[in-house]
Amino acid sequence: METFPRTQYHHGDLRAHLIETVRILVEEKGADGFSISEAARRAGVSSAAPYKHFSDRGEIVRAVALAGIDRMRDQMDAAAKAATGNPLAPIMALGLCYANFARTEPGVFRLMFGLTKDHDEDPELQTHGDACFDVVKREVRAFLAEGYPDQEIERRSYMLHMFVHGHAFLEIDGKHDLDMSEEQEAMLMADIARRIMQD
Amino acid sequence: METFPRTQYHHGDLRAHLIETVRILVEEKGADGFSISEAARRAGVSSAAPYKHFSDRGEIVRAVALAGIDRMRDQMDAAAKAATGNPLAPIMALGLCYANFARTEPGVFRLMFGLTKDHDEDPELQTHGDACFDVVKREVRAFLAEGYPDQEIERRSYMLHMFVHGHAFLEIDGKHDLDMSEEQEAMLMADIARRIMQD
DNA sequence: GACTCGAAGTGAGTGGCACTTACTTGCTGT
DNA sequence: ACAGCAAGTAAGTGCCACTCACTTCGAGTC
Repeated sequence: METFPRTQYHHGDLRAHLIETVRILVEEKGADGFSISEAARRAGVSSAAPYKHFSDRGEIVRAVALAGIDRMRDQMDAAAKAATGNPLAPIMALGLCYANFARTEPGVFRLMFGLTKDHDEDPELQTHGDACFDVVKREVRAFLAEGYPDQEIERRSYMLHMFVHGHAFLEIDGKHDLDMSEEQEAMLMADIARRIMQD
Repeated sequence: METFPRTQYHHGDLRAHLIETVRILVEEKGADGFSISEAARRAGVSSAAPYKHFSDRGEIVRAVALAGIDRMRDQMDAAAKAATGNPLAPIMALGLCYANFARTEPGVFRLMFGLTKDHDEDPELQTHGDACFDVVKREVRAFLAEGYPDQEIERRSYMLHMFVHGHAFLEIDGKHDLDMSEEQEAMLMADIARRIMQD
């Protein structure tokens, strides 16, 4: 990954390079404060070059968001599988994982949700997002006793998602002053997981 | 509120007119798809006129967000006071109110949270937001038996906020396909309220 | 190994935007 | 009547997204 002006006329893999550059820019300047021009400048190409690989700005942003979704899914999958001990541990781990992703990559996290209008028009974003949610459903199913209908799995999973999604956004937006320690957050997660999964 | 080109040189109340025009534009074009220039055009003034009333674009956006927060607080206050019957009714009403606001004013709702970076720098947004949350805490305190410490009131209120905030955003972002009817949503709210408030 | 053809660059535009500056208008208080 | 100031204007700056006509160069063919 070169940041200095390249010597060759052709870049090699400008597409991937741009996605990574935009990802960094989004974290540096905020989800609504970066420009494609600057990304091109950093990649050492002209401001017209990106449009050989993407139809417009939105397509680049969606590519960055998509990569973020995949990254989060991998982290969630790993966290859930690594969590042991308490039967609720995998579910708690998923929640902490979600919140941690939002904290470490707030710019990309914001891109993944909202901000851009044409998200629902991209079927790939939808399917990869669903793959994320599938991890949650898998762990919910594993926790609940046999005999719970799919609809109830879905409902509990959605409750968990609502909760942790709100938590993540309220946190990165600084909308609550109660600054929690890691243990306090873990306890909160545990409390919520218990309340949602019991019965 | 005139939308046609005015005849007088001086507008009268351009500041308020711009806030309202931007509010409409935000709903029409999305939170990141409107421009101050267009708002000025609609108000029938030059594109430099807004800067006689606001220092920059962000200040206009914050004014629109602030008005939204106040509007939501009023609705929440009214909804909580109107809810009777079930002791959990006011809390459920608050949740439905929050979700309804997000649905009817998704653009402004998005402005109220995230999107703009310099939100935490505006103390007024913070205090008015806190006033909103105070309504929640008031109802939580009214529900819980005597003797709960303030910290626990805060904790339960925050749980409710997390949940309903996530719900609102996931809904307006179209991130879940389970399209609920009004009754289903009310039942979900009731279930969550019960799970969070019990014990 | 020369040739050609297309993918991936360039540079120079276009129009829109946020915001500034110097100037003008007309309401308000004395 | 008039001075002064709040609130407007027109013109201009620099950045942006995006386009177009052109150039470069590497890969496949003969």
